[in-house]
Formats: sequence, structure tokens, C-alpha cells
Amino acid sequence: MPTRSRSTYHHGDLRRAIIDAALEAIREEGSPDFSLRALARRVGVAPSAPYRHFGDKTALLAAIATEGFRLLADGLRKAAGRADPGSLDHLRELGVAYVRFAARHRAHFRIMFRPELADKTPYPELLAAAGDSFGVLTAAIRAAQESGVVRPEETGRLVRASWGMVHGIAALAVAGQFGHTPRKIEAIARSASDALIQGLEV
Amino acid sequence: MPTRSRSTYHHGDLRRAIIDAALEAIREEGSPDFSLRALARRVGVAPSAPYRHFGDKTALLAAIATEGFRLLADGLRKAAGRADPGSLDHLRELGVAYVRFAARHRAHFRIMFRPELADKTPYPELLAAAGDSFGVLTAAIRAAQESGVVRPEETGRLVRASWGMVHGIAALAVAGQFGHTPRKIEAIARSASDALIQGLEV
DNA sequence: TGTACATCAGTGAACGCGCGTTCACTGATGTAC
DNA sequence: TGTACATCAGTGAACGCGCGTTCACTGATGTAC
Repeated sequence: MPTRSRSTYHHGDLRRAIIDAALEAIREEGSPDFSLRALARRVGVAPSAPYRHFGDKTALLAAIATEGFRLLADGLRKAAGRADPGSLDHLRELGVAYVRFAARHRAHFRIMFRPELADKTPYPELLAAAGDSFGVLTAAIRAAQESGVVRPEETGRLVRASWGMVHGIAALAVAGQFGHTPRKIEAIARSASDALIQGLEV
Repeated sequence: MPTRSRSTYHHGDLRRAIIDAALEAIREEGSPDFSLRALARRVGVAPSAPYRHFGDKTALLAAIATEGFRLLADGLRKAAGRADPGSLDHLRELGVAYVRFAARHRAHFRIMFRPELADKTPYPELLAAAGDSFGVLTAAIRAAQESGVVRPEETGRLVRASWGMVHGIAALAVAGQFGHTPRKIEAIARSASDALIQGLEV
């Protein structure tokens, strides 16, 4: 079983290995609830070993969520680069990118919104990463308002409504409600984003 | 502690009491993970007592989810009654009703979408109740297509996209991302539904 | 109306289990001289 | 280049715990006569 009864006593990068094991476990078991002991088993290491790298179980969750929000922010920024800031296309790309992120990184996505992490203040890096992603969306909507293509309604409300819609599509996609073919998910994301921006238009 | 060290040996309606305890626990603890033993404790009954009414823990979850889908279907139908079938107003009302249901019945809502219940075939009543809710949305969109106010695109896709958006707003609302004042949630639901139907319009 | 008895809805002890976490430890690695 | 030693990253046994579920039981209720 321990394919990695490998030579060394020292693991090399146990921190990374534990995180990967968590993501793998979520994918395989379909639930974002795993035990730390099970992860240690997966990696082939003593149950106490992870404590060298994570203070406790929640700290591990926070680390994974932080990684997820960074991937999300990257994805959003990359998508944003594909259209003129302030344009409706720009918003559409962001919507699609959000759903695409969720579909590609289901396991991260599910941990990112776990209720234990609703209050992010104990984890400053997580707080910053989440704020960054949210900031990208906010900036995009504000820019679109400034260039006059989106209604001049209070920006925060529009951000939350947009985020909600796109998050919903993403959550349903992640839960497998649309099947699992990326093409199908992408298509739904695109038509939902179309709907969304039509709703935001001035 | 057992305020209900009440007189009787027999409880009266333990089935109902266990369900209510589960809903209460979710509200109080903010997480839809509870133990059966904790519920029995809440109700003031032996840990084995619930087994008289539910085959196992999942059966309890299924019972609560079934109740939730029935409440949802009721809410949707009631809302639908407030506008002409086939009109855009009809769709708007449904969107708002979905979010309102989620906000009012947070605990039910969270159980309804637990991954253990993704496959509903072992619970025919649950399957029927969920199908019923979905059916209300489908019928409404189809009617709007037939009266020519919604694009004649494949109905299933439109249903899923709409459901996704509205579900997203609902999920974020339930997670407390918009704060907890019903007025605020209602307002966001309304503007999201506006956005939604503008996206569906022909 | 009163009694005998079947049925029903609980009790409470027990089971085996996996969990999160701590702790004293030990083997491997890297650094100073 | 070689040795001594501090540091680092693991081990593995142990803890106390709460869980889901089973089982033989018993008290309360309702029915037949």
C-alpha cells in the first residue's frame, strides 16, 4: 500500500503532499469532510506528522482555501485581460472564468466556502486572498459603470447580485447537477453570463 | 437540563421532535452536521430512541430534505399565483420566492443540498418532492416561451441557468454573505430576479 | 366497567470504531570548524 | 575532507472522546371480552 514506503525517513515536502491528499480525497469521496488521520494514511506517514506543518485541522483547511482564492484571483485576472476593461465583454469573461475555476478546481472551491472559514480573521493570508478576488469583480463592475455600460446603481449591490448568480451556477456545476462534461458546463456558464450582463446593462 | 423530564415515558411525537431538534441544531451551530446522539440529547431521550422512527441517520436527512422540497414547491406555487402564467412577472415572482424560501428555511435548505442526498433514488418521496419543485420552474419557463416573452432556446438549459443563478443568491444569503436582515435579502433577490428575466427575455 | 394481554415506544448498557491531538522519542540533514 | 553536534522532520504509542448502531429489556397504551 505505501507505494511511498520510499527510502527516506524525511518526506521532502509533506506540507504539499498533505494538501494534495486532501484535494484527492475530496475528489474521490465526493465530500469535503476528511479526517487528518486519513490524509496521513494516504501519504503514508504517522498520524502526528501533519502537525509539524499545520497547527491544527482548521489551519489546513485555511491553507487550502487560501491557495484556492489565489488561483481564483489569477484566473479572473487572466480572463479580464481578454477584453477591454469597462466593457460588457470584460464582465462576461469574468463570469465565465469564475464558473470555470469552480469546475476545474472543485475540491478547492468546496473548501473555500466551508462554514468554518466564514470568519477569516484568524487567517490573515486567507482574508487577503479572498478580498483580492472580490476586489477584481468589484473593480470590473465599477469600471463598467464608469464607462457607462452598466447601470449607476450602488456598486456593492451589483457585485453581490452578480457574484451570487455566478456562484450559484458554479455551485450547481460542482455538485454535478449539470453533468460533468466541461463543454456543457462552459456552455451553461456562458449563457448564464450573457443573462447576467443583460441584467446589468444600463 | 431535561426541561422535558416531563411526566410521560412515551414522548407523543418523537419523530417530529427529532426533526425539529435537527433544524434547531443547524440554526444554532451554523453547520448542517449534527450527530444523532446530540439530537436525542436535545430532545431528552435515549440515544437509541430515534431508531424507532428512522432507519438510520441518512433516513433522517432524507425526511428533512423531503419536507424542505415540499415547502419549496408550496412557496413557488403560491408565488406563481400572484402573476399571470406565461408572463415575465410570473418568472420574477418565482425567483424571489426561491430565495425567500432559502432565507426563511435556511436549515432545510442546507440539508436539501447535502451531497449524501445527491442520489435520491433510495428515497422515493424525496425524489418526487424534488422533481415537483423543479417541475414548477420548468413549467413556468415553458409557458413564458409559449407566450413568446422568453427566447425559444432549449427549455432545459434555460431552467438550469435560471435555477443556478437563483440558487446562488440563495446559497450566499443562507451563508450570511449579505447579512441577515430579510429586507436586504429580499431586495437583492428582487434585483437579481430582474437581471435574470432580462437575460431570458426574447 | 374491569381485567388480561398484545402491542408499541421508549430505556440504558454495550459494542467497536475512528477521530484530533500530545508527547517523549529517534533518525536524517546540514553546519561550523 | 572529516568530524561533532545542533536542528529538523519524522515515529508510534497513548489519551480521552463522541459517534452510529444493536440488543435485551420495560413501562405505557389500547383493545377484546
